[in-house]
Amino acid sequence: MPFVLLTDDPVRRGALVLHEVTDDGEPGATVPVAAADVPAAVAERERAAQPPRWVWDDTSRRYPPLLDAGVRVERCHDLRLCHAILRGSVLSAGSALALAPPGPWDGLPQASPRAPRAVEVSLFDDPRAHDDEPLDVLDELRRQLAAVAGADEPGRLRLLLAAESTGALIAAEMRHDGMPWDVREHDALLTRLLGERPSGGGRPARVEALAAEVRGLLGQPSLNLDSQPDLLRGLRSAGLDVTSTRTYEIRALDHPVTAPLLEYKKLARLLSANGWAWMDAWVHDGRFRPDYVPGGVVTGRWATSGGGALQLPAVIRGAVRADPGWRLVVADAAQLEPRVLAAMSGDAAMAAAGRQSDLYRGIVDAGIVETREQAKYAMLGAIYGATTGASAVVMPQLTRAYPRAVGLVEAAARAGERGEVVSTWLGRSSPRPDAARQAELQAAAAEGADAEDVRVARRRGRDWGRFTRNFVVQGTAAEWALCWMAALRRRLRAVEGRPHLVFFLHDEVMVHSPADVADEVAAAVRDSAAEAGRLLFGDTPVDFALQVAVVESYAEAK
DNA sequence: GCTCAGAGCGCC
DNA sequence: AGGGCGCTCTGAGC
Repeated sequence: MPFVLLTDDPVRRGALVLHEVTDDGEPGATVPVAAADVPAAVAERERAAQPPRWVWDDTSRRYPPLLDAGVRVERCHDLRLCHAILRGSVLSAGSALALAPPGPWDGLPQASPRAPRAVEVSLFDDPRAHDDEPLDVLDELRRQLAAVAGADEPGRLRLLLAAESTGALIAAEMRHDGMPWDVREHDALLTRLLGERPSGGGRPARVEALAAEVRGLLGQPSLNLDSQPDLLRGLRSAGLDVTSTRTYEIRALDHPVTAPLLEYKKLARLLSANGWAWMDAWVHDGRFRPDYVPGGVVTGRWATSGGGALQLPAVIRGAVRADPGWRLVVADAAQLEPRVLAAMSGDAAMAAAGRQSDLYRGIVDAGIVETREQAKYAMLGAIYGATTGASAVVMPQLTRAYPRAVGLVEAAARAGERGEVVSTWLGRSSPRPDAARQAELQAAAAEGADAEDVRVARRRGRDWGRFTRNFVVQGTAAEWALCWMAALRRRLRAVEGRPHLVFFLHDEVMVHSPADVADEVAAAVRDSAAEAGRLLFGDTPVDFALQVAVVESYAEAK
């Protein structure tokens, strides 16, 4: 599959160049294109029997203008994202790319997001071109191809880079299409919970009434409940024994102020985080368009920047509504991280527990623990590194039943405690501990040092071990999810009526689909999950079970 | 006026 | 509990 590079024209400012490159990185024809003609040129090549893999510096800058022009591409190679993976991966550690000193491709942030409905400027205009040297795209592609070819397991890295790049395409497409959002429903919901939207600057009646009630019960009529220091002082001067204003401390109080204060905190948060101001800022023309940041988390999970799309509180999900005649196909992977752990460790017993749709139930049925709650806490403890409480109590049983799975995360934790790097299934590696932490990790292992210092250092070492323990599972789960979504995107192209992805949340996807093909979409979602399992793990006995719902409102799912 | 960190809480 | 995040608010410091 040939590459076509899309780069800025080094001579003509504002123009671009399409540059054909063979699979081996050998340069071919170079075609200059005026910026306005780029979408047509791209679309023409996409119509070929074998569309190219587009290579560009940054999908978040190159792809939105194409989408605005109605052009979609099948595949790409995002040099910025792939560079970050290859720089860090232990699989490509010996490559020239990894060994080079930091260069212009290191530490590149995603292109700055556009405000929703902002005036369009030319996004082909590279801001860096005006001060720094333009990025050498062909040179970087060849370094990356060489790093993959010379890697220990090139197949894993190839899959990871393809999945990461497709994720970048999907992120841009989801922002372009937007999540269907019913502002009338949202407004009704806010009004019901908070009171009428105030016309001026004030706050809705119900929130103000609760604040007044709390102030009255504390006997402090001018207390500012939104100031944590003030609230803490206010509670203490009313004779309440709290050390913070956290919900769980307030809930434990036996005082009439507890109920209204908890309600106030809940509603005040809803108002500030997802109230009318949020709606005005982020929802336009019936669509919520957050800025997704693929690869924004060290483990490979996505982040968001603005809009808070990954933290949509359950209470406002009723505002996510399909268009008339359309449906939302909402699917989430059931107990994804335990299943991923079973697959990557080759733990057949744990895979067997996951044969049914509820893996935790499977652990109970296998007689390992007595209740589903115990099974869940034990699994979370294994993956997150719990050391105390109910989780730690049932860990020994889990370790006996699933030695390979538990052994894998334990090994990752020990490696982290020694300051070593760990990697996901496809080869995304954990960050190296910084110098200060590295020193601590060494101090923890030192003999004859001051006992207190060693104790502190060991505790910090265990903290890092919990991070690396979780990294391998969370990061591999993120890889599975990317492959799932990429497979789904490809299958959706074959369905009539243009069903399209509108939301992704770590282990959950949402497709906006014409009602008459929603069942077909649901089948595609399931087939894609199975495909993702095969892509990563080959012939694994692990089932990647899904919960799939076809609904009109997000609130109906789950 | 701006930036920054911490607290707190939303999500997985 | 325990891992990973982002957002809003406040208050401190410049």
